[in-house]
Amino acid sequence: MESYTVSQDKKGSAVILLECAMKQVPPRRGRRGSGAVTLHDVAKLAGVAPITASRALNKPEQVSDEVRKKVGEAVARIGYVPNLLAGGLASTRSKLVAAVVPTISGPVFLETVQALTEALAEHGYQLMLGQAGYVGSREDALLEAIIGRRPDGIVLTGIMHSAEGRRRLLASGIPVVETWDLTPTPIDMLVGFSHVEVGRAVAEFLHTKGRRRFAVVAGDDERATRRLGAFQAAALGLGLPPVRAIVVPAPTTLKSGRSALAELMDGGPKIDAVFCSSDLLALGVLTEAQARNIPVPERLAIVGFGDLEFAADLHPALTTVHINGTAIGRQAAQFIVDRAEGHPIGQSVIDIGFSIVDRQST
Amino acid sequence: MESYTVSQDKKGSAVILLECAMKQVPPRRGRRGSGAVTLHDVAKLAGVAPITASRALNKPEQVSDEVRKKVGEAVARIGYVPNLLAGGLASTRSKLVAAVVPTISGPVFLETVQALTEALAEHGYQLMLGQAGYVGSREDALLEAIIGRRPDGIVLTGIMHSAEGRRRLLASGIPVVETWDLTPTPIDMLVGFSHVEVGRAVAEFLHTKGRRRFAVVAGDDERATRRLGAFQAAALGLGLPPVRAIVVPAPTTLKSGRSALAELMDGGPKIDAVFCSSDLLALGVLTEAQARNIPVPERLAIVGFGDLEFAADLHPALTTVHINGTAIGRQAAQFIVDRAEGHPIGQSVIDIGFSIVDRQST
DNA sequence: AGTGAAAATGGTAGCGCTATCTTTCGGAAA
DNA sequence: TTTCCGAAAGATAGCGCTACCATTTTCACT
Repeated sequence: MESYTVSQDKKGSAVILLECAMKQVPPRRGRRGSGAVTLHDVAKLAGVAPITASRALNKPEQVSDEVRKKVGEAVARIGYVPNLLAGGLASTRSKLVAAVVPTISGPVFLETVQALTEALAEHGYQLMLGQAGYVGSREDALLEAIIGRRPDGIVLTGIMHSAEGRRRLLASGIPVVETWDLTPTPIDMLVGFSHVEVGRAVAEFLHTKGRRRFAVVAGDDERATRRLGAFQAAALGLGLPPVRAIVVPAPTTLKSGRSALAELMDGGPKIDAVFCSSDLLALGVLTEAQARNIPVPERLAIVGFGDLEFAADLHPALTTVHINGTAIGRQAAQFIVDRAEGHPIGQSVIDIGFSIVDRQST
Repeated sequence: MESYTVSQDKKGSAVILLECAMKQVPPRRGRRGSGAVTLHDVAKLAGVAPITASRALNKPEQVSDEVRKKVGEAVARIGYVPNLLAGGLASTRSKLVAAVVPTISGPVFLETVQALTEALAEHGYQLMLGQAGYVGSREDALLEAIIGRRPDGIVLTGIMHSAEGRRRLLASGIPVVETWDLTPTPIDMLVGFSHVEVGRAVAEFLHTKGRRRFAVVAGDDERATRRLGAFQAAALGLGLPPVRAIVVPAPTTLKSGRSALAELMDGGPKIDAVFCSSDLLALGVLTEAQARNIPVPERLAIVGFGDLEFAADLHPALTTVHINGTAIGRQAAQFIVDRAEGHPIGQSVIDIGFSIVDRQST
């Protein structure tokens, strides 16, 4: 009796849905369900089994032209949109990828996130964005929210994760791509570059340009600190005087760049070159220099980091470290898609490198 | 043979996970499933029925202290992370919210997206990000991907949607919040401001400041165009000469700001004020002015739009239109959460207003 | 025509969770 | 003591989809 009633319900509701699609009001008396059009409705309308309709949509090469056509028409007719939650649950492939950044407001990673979004979209994946905050406070809750959705991959960008976080990621079995860094012990896959190399290269670059008294303005995040350290060490190695460093809170801003240069000029040893940990900071330094009538590059050379879109068009154009953020994003997407589709991955750690773009500010 | 090998593999991997949890082999002979820890495992360990474990986690006030404690311990012990896909499917509440922006690279909406992410996270919702592109090309595919995930809400930011898109959104029954604009016929809920008012207010503001010969540099997106039109109309209404307009492609950049001012200076009538459709554009205009030794604000007044974080610290500090992007994001989140939780919504259209921040560039 | 393999389709059984209903049980009201 | 009520716990039945296996159809080749 019970099961009879239920099967009646089902039948009834299917009928109602179809009526709705064509003409009449759905009195939906059942309690569960969203009331939306389902694959069953499509199958019924197309006159095939649900599983066949599923195949027609997801593996079109496995069905006949006729079925494909009928199903396509049915879909268009009743406006069917597959429920990806259900599909993900059944197939354990959610077609979702999570990206974690410290904060979306820092423009540095935007290019990467954008490339990631686009590259993933091409393969039918969607990006879910999480902000960890530079302080790593909510990291735990965030990880829970992410892993709970069973994404097909996780892209970590510009964040340092706790040991506990690493463990949870590992335990989840979800493919992970770390980006924007080259760590000695990657969780899984990695595409980045060496911050130590950057620091060193910039020091040598400025030295080659004839500069001798360096300063650094850097955000207090882990990577900037690493660049800073390498820069200082390299300067020392070149026989230069100790490099004065101003550390400002991340995320970096034009404002902190201005006040950093002010601090640098208002006391302490003279300097002739500043390496900034972001282009925004560099713009701040440049602005302050202009406000103080310090000619750039004559009396002060400025090097930024990131090569944001505006860097080339400043006056003077900003010399900066260029990171191909788009390539990072695309490669990260590639890693995850390959892994999800079961393709073999050649190299799981990629050094994308960097370049110093020599413009007018040095 | 093939399938035997596969199921062997799976068995192996499941063994590892559970051994890690306690000790013994779960004979998992089936082929499906992710092999992850499920609510059943928690329930078994805690010695209660699965449904009780579910309640202990989601409606803790409905179970006894004892059960809550046992379940909590079991969760911690085996590292259970709820599968939100399954939960969403069963409850038709996905705890996911989708946000659509033209492109993440335009810094204008970042503040809104950030506020949205944070406000939603506080209520246990996660943000899914989609980029529609300024051209509205992939809008259809994007909508499909979004609706398919049955989010609890959709936030549209800075995009103009096709009639077809509107229809699909409406048909999906998902709560929609449009932002950054005041449209006469909102799809559902809305939090924004009037671009027409902005254009008018800036024209009046510049007029009050004694400026008489205006120009506009604007991106070619719909809203900037609306501000432009209102600005021109208001200038005309004030008895001023026709306003020359340079339209540049969106997303706007410092570079197009520079070349726009160059174009303005290299021919045509003299001007004494420029209204730019973004702060980045304004920075470009300012940069070009400096490169040409045009004193700002003495000979040229510049007004931006957006009040990005750097605007206040430029030299000269930029006069600009401030939009409280954070408030927009928070209000949008509030709308969606209220709707999802079934709370009544008072006002479904909110004008957040704007203000002109009078700084040194005018 | 006969055979087997591949192609096309369908049936069944869940994926992991929660809405709904039912049962159990302690204790306040009668 | 009996009755009743609400709180706590459990049983049942899917949510909408796809993996896996079974069946049917097609067709190249003997």
